[in-house]
Amino acid sequence: MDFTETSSRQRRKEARPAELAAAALALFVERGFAATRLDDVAARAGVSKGTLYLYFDSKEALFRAVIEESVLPLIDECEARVEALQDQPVRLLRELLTTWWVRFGATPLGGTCKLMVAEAGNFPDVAAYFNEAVIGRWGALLRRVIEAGIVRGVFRSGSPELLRQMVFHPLLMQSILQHSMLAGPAGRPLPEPYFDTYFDFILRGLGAAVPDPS
Amino acid sequence: MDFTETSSRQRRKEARPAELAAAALALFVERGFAATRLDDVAARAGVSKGTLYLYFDSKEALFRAVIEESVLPLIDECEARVEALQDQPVRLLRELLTTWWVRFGATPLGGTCKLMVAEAGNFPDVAAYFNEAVIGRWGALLRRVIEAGIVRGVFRSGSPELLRQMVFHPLLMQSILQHSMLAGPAGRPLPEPYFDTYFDFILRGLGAAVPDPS
Amino acid sequence: MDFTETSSRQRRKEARPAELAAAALALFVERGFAATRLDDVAARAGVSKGTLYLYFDSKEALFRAVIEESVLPLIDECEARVEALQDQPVRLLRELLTTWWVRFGATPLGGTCKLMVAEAGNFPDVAAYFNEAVIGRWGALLRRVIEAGIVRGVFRSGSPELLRQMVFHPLLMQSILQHSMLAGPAGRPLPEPYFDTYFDFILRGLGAAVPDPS
Amino acid sequence: MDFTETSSRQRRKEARPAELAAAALALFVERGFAATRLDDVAARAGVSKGTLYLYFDSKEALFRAVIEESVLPLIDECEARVEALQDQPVRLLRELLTTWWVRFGATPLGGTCKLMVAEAGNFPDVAAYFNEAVIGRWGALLRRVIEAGIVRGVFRSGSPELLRQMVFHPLLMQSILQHSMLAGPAGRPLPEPYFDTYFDFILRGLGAAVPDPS
DNA sequence: CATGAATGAGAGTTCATTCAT
DNA sequence: AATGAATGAACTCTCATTCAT
Repeated sequence: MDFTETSSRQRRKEARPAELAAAALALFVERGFAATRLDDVAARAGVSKGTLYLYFDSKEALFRAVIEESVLPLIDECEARVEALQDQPVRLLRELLTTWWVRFGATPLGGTCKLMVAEAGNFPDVAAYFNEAVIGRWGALLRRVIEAGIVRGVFRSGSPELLRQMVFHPLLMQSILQHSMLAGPAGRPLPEPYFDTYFDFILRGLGAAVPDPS
Repeated sequence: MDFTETSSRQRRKEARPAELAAAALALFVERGFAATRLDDVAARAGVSKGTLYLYFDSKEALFRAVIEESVLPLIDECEARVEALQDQPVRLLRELLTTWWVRFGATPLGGTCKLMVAEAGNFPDVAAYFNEAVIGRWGALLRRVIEAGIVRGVFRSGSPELLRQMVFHPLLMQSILQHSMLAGPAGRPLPEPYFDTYFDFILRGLGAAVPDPS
Repeated sequence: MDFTETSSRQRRKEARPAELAAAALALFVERGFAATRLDDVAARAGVSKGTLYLYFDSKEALFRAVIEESVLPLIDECEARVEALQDQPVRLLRELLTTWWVRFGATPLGGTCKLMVAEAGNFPDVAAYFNEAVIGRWGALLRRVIEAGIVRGVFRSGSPELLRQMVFHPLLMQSILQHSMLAGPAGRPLPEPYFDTYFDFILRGLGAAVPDPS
Repeated sequence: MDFTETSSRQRRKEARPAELAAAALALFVERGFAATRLDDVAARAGVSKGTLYLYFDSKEALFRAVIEESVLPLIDECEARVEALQDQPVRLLRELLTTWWVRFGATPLGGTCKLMVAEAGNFPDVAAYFNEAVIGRWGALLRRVIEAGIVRGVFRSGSPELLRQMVFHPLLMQSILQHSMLAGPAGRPLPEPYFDTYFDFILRGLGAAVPDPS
């Protein structure tokens, strides 16, 4: 008998917290923390309300878990790419921003940004954590790329932090809007030429030579 | 005898709705709709809870009033400026965006943007109204300026709607952040050179000739 | 100058309590004591809410006044008739019951019966008063008539109190129903032959010789 | 193993709605709908306030349930008796009215009549339902008996509907009074010879030959 | 582990009552 | 005398949390 095998029940059991957190994320993003009922979270996850308390001590703990789970996955990978491509800032920037959008901003996980914006006032410590772990590391990454570009003379000079905001905030705003005002049943897709215009705009804004689109 | 005289009580009564809405706005922005207790709104406005119901039918009506009151003030004025300065797109753009920030984005009223982003899911009809009355008119204004710039050859060509987002979203994101994660007791001020960098960035992004800062 | 003349204002002032009580009666009967708002009473009487408190100390005082005012008017008159017609029990009974219906049971004042039935549990002392002053005196009157009839051999013998109930309760029930389930906008009128059937029934019930209707 | 066994919890759960409705009925009858607090209903039923909402959506729903539950039990049985005894109208009438009193009018359930009289103005649709389901069917039953008696020549001729009122209203009025003005801690019992006098009275009123009580 | 009936503190709302005008 | 804006206690209803099963 192989004791490393996991029964379907066990697999289920291990996956539970993530399933519950996913259900909670969707509802927290849609309605906000206070307006989300644990009944609905449980229903969406297909369990009873009491089950939630087997995995999370309280509604607030569930909220923290939702935020924390959204944090890790992407950044290590991106940091590796930055190491590898440090001499091609334009390419690197495109790649990072595209990756962020495709793998985070446009996914349910991207909803955490809207959620944290909305709940920062009620959970200052969670917001601080989010700021550090997500915004901070990710922002540092972008700043490094921009700095590298400046050093290499590819981008114009300027405050890397401010330039980072100019570069990133249109995309972040877009993600937030897609999870609030523009939220459709299936998540409205971005208009086709969005990324063309976006990269063209920020590269111009950074003073980079813009490749002729022809 | 002066028949226009108003008793202090009357003066108070006329000012009440605005006072209440201001108190509500502050708390809605800080905590969100559901997490704000009417007790606290009343306390902040210095009245009893029952008084709220003399002026607003329900918590939801108060929310609507808060949003609706934030809508009007600025736009007519801005539209007039657009008429007057149509031949100077760069100056017009700087003026509009500066005005928006100083008179709206950086004020408590600017909190409505964060608030609507957070509550759009719970109040789709209010969000639709806000979209039309605020985002829509203001967005149309910016688009017109950008189009005028393109027509005049001052700005590069492109989708006016997408360019409007590129231009406006950094500032909007900044306003939202100042009302959430960056909210300090007195509203953290923007770092000094923010606007220099911002205008430089977006004008480059629009392909405008950027005046040498030296 | 004639100091006995009363200004229209004064006349109004003296009539006020009765006007207010009439408005209150109508609403108390329609909705019950607890479900009637003083706002509505005031509105129906055409005065402001505060004015009510110039004439009545509290909602409960208003309720008591409403009941008390309905008590007096009729009974003295009826008692006089009983004295005068003591030797004609059948005629007297018809007259009393008809008078009660026309001057009380079918009028707004008759609503007090329904009202007291509904509120007896909440105002035991008022109910006791009503019982004594209205039901009691009126009941005694009817009992005397019935007793007189028995003594004269016109009615069969039996408990005068129980016979009084048999005689009076169909009419009382009718009045109560007209002020509740059967209450129409204009007060549904009794079906035409009601009184024919009614008197025929109770006189038979009392063992009186019923005149041939032909 | 007996799969039909029910845990004590389950048994409780199934009985709950009826327990709650019984508690509510008692208080509604005693105080009226508006003056009854759900706290008190819950306390009387030995549960917490929130529990009420597990079984009834609102106070109004509880009211409706109370009325609806009082409707069914008796009438089917009575209808069967009417079929069986159609040729003995006098005996049938006595039986029906006695049954109504013993099994309904004198029990807590009989309080619904007083309750509906009191609340008809506030719940016209419930009143309409009550009228149809209770008053209507029961009234039709009595009318049929009276008609049968008239056809057989046992009762004098006349409008069955009006005669039904004459016959039934003294008893109904008695029930209502026992649940309001005459309500004692244990429900005052009727005076001993009430039913003798009552049947004697209505049978005479109907023109039936009254058996010599001697 | 999982359930869901039960809880009770807390929020929105109403309305009798007060009092400055 | 009359008003009606303001109050705050009390009510209905909600929902995070608990715990017997």
